[in-house]
Amino acid sequence: MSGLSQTLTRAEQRCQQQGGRMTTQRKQVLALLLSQAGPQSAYQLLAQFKHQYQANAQPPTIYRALDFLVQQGLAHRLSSTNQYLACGHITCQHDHQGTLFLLCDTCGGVQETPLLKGAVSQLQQQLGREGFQVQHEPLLEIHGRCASCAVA
Amino acid sequence: MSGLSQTLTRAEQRCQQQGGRMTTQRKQVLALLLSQAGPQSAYQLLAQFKHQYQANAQPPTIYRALDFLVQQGLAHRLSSTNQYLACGHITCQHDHQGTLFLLCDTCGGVQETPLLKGAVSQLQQQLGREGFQVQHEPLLEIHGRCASCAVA
DNA sequence: TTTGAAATGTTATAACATAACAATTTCATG
DNA sequence: CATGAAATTGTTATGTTATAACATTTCAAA
Ligand SMILES: [Zn+2]
Ligand SMILES: [Zn+2]
Ligand SMILES: [Zn+2]
Ligand SMILES: [Zn+2]
Repeated sequence: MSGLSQTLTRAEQRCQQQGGRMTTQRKQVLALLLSQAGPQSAYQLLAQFKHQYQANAQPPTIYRALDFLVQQGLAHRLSSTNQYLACGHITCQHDHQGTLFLLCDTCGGVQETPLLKGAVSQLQQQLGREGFQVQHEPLLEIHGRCASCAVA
Repeated sequence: MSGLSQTLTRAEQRCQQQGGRMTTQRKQVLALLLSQAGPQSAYQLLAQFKHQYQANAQPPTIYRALDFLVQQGLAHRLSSTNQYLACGHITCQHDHQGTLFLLCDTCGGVQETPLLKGAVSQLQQQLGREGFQVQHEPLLEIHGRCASCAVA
């Protein structure tokens, strides 16, 4: 568990490697994502951004920053809930071949885990069977109930 | 490949078995879904519905019908594209344990296939490891390029 | 220091979805 | 058949998510 500033530094390094420019604004949005436990909507982020950084900010400001962060692999978009979160693997190697998001419908939390090799190869088998070519790492979202919520 | 009316009849049977009421309106929306090759947005469906069935229909009409059809397992919602399509397995047994949607980013088409046992069990392993309990069949959406588009 | 690409600011609007309440239909029961 | 509760549909309004379009500023390379 690295601290926030360490993570931001690491994120900046990743951007440089990938030819992305980590501006102040983008870093602020990433910091907002990192400072929250769970995933957030773009408009929730906008509200926080206005409160903490720039009172007159507009939606495009947030959406542009999020698009950039997603492109750089520093954040993810959850399409099943229209939410965004910081990648849970900014400070580790993150060289997996797909990501599995476990979305708890009870508490709203998300667990991000790399897709295990076995699952990847099974899915690849299915894709090959259909002649389907994947361009980006698949992001799979599964809804259910997390371990904490299952206890209660 | 069953005909449209056969499929609608089968859908009606499924509703009865499951305690759902297949009304005229709902059948009309399902017919629209079935008459199209690819997935469609709710507002595209609304436009067609207005044109073919009821000129003054409003969004809730379509969304309610879609909600019903999805509940009954006769249609699916693609959360990554905000689109809807008829289930490709209305006339077959459809007792699979999950569905994989292959979304072609080039032509916009979708291939719906049951998740193979191997993939299901690999995913279950990962879920178990996290103590995560799934409530409904997972619907997985993977983007890429379909076989037809790969040729061109 | 020019200069052009990238980023940001700003206004407006498009696209997706649901809340709330009224009216109607359905259907089991008396 | 009468009738009332539940489900469906009609209708208006609004909430939520996302982007188009164009002006302005920033920034790094030539
Ligand atoms: Zn990640
Ligand atoms: Zn939970
Ligand atoms: Zn299906
Ligand atoms: Zn295609």
